[in-house]
Amino acid sequence: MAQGEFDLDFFRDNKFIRKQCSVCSSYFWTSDPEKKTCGDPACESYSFIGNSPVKRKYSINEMREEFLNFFRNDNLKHKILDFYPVVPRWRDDVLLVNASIYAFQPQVTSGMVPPPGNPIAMSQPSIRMLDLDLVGKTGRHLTSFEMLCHDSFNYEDKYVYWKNETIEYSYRFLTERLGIDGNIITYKEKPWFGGGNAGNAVEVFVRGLEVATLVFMDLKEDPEGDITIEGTKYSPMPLKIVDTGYGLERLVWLTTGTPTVYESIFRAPIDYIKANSSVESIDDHIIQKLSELAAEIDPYRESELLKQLRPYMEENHIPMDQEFMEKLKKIRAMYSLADHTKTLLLMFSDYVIPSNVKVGYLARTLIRRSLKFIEETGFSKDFMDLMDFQHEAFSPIIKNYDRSFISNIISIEREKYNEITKTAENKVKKYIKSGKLDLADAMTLYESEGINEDLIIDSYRKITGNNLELPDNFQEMLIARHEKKTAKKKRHEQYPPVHTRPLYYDNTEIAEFTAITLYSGDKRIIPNQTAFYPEGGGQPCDLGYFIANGKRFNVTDVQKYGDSIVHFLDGNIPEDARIKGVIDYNRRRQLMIHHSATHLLLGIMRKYFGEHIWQSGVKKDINESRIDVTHYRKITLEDIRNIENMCLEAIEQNRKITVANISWNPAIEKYGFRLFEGGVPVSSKIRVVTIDGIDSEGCGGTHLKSTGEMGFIKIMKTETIQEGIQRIIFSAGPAALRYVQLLHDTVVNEQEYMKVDVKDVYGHSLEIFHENLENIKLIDRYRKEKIEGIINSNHEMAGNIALYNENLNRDELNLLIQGLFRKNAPCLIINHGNEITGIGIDGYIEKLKIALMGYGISLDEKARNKKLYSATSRSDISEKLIKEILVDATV
RNA sequence: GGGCCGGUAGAUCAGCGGUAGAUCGCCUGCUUUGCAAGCAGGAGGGCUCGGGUCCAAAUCCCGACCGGUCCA
Repeated sequence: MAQGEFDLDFFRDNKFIRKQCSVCSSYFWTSDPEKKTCGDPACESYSFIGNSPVKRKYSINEMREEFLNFFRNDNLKHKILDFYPVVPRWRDDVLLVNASIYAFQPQVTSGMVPPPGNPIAMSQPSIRMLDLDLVGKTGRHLTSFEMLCHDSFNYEDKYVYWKNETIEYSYRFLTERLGIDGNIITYKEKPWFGGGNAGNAVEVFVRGLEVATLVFMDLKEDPEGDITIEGTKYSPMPLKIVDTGYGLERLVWLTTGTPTVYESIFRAPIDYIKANSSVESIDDHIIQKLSELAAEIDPYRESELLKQLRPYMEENHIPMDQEFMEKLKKIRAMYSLADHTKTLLLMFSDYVIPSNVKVGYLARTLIRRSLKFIEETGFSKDFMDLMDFQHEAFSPIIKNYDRSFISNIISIEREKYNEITKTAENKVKKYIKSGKLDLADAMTLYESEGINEDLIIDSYRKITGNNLELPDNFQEMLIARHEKKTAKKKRHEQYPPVHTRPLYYDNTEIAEFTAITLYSGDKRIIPNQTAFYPEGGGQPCDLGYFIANGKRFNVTDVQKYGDSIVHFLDGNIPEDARIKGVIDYNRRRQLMIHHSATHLLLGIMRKYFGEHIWQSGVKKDINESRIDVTHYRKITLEDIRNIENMCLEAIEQNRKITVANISWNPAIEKYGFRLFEGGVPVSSKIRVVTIDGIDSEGCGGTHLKSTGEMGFIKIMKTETIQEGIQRIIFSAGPAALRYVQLLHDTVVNEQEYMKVDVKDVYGHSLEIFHENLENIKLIDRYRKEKIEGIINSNHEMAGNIALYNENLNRDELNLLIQGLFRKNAPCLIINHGNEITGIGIDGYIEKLKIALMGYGISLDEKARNKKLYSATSRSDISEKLIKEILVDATV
């Protein structure tokens, strides 16, 4: 980093000097002339535990208010924003909000949409699952935290504030508001990059604890750029963003000086768990020592931590025996339980549904771990009791506490988890060979059956009575097992930057229009305007034709590229041609019906099932359409009926369907993030489609004017496409009628054929089905009896070879062969006079063939192995002849 | 989105090319009887579905469907 990047007035005025850390060689700024290290715990360890530099202790809520009030005040004039959800529905590149800046990516950071205020400050709940297994162990790791931020957006024509002011604000907050001595605050320089952006940054340390990172983002990833950081090229961006992040929990911890961050922020939940479990305390000094050691060991290693703890324990004459390790394990489990349940509350507030994919998987991981920690701590209350308690402690950041939703989810998840625990032993047993369990098999158990390390070890001990050791890096080995997957690249077609005016929005009833071709390529054109709807938002494109020079060209596909709408044809039309377009309006009409019906169905299902219903995919078509929604149970026939009825009610009410173009910030304020259910628009305005009183969504599709035009909605089928996601296949309008007519025809045909009442068709066909099964069984039994009879009756012998001359069908012949197999005596069957099957007569076959050849009979071999010989001939073979030959051969 | 595992009796599973099995549960009888139980007998499956290979498929191959699980 260049020397001058942080050569700021603020540092000069406050007598800060730039130094180089004696341990890590990083540059840092301090006002303490004696200071030698940068403040990073890896360089100087914590010195705030039991020794807080802040006069009073803050709670989470107090600290949040202190920070926001500071930036709200008259001088600083930051707009205080409400926090964003932890599930980022406004973007599809990440699963969870990881930092406050996620709220503004990519729409604001790219410059397309103005920020909701400038400058702004807020406290953003964030979830980081990356260091999940360190939670509870290091004393500082959390899966969720609040990131306090004060951000400014500097445009080319509008300067707000940059480095000098940012650092000054941070300094003033820490010294004026928290009363921290300016001499113990250090600013460490550090380049920053992430999410396609980069810039300079400083990390703020107080007594070995990193309390904030101040990022000055002014670069964007650009293959043509001439600034290179860590091998990636960047170029300056016109929008320069101050992105700060203060760890709320870290600040609180700094003021309390507790042995770990957990006591400081989960005080009440921890007391509650302690009071209702078998967790016993360990001396605070030991916990403090562990936190300090863990801060220095980077990256964290459990064995190293315990090794470094040993001298301290010996000094204080405390045995590090099994009893101590058990106690420590329980305390760590308690910390983790407090952490995980809070994170789950945040997820459930946004209606995350546990599943085996995406964010649902992260939720499931937290639930399973929580259940494990409940066992380990011997926590005696119900899961929901703890959730209630946590909700009380964190109510300011929990928008929705849908207790029945959460309780349903937890009981479903607990059942699955118990199932695994119950069957684990059996599963492990399967893989144990001569008392040993291979490492590879242990991995398979983990990956395929979901049996965790502890459970594998426990089960192994129960089965064999021996101890099993799994390597420390078991998890790493699992990861190494998988090959890196190759990223697929999306190819973009290049077209000249011409603009096509869409006519389908102004008036959805336009079926004919005239236009001029602005561009002409290989069987494709871009006109100046069009009524053809291009594929998008799950709605297929319109079809139809163009007339140019009196000739007709059929439209095969319509796609949107930027502002150009490309029409693919079955012929070539030159540029600058006057053309007439005609769309297949019946098709369009049905697509519009299905599109509006999709919105209606979604709104109704949300009313029926609850707020956890989110759209996760749609596809419209002519005969049927489908919508995928997040739901944790199978949809029953009763659900279907109720939903259909509710839809019909809304259709009969003939509710208005309206479209409005609204700017981002007001739109989000008014409708929330539900707007993005169908995807995130790439434009500065959002086209909001509203079914009055039912549903509002951002949508680029063509819609009906009111619900009455749908006629009715019929759900045809529902299926689980993956855990937590249900697919509903339905039709509406004429397509729905066609479907019902098809069902009607089918049942009526069946009814006429069976000569029963329509309502008895099902029962009757079931009866027939069972009758048929009985008959099959009966025939089978007779067949067996018949074959038994043949086997047990007298038959010709050729030497030691038994001869059978029969007229059997395939099934019977097979039964005979199988029966004779069991007798294990050589035999030969002649079937229908020309098919011979021999069992155990391998040695005589060559002789048999040659002898038959002498009589002008050639064999067509079908199967031949040690056990069985099968062949057919064109002419009849008499039993007598076979017998003669075989007697000859066996002599 | 990718990988792995699985679908056989009401439940848990075995069988992994040659007539569908065990245990628990259920039914009947006996013995015993405070309960748990013991003994004898019995009912209950066409092996998720569809193709293919084979003389022969629950078993091998392919494909659907359903479930489980791990990782992005």
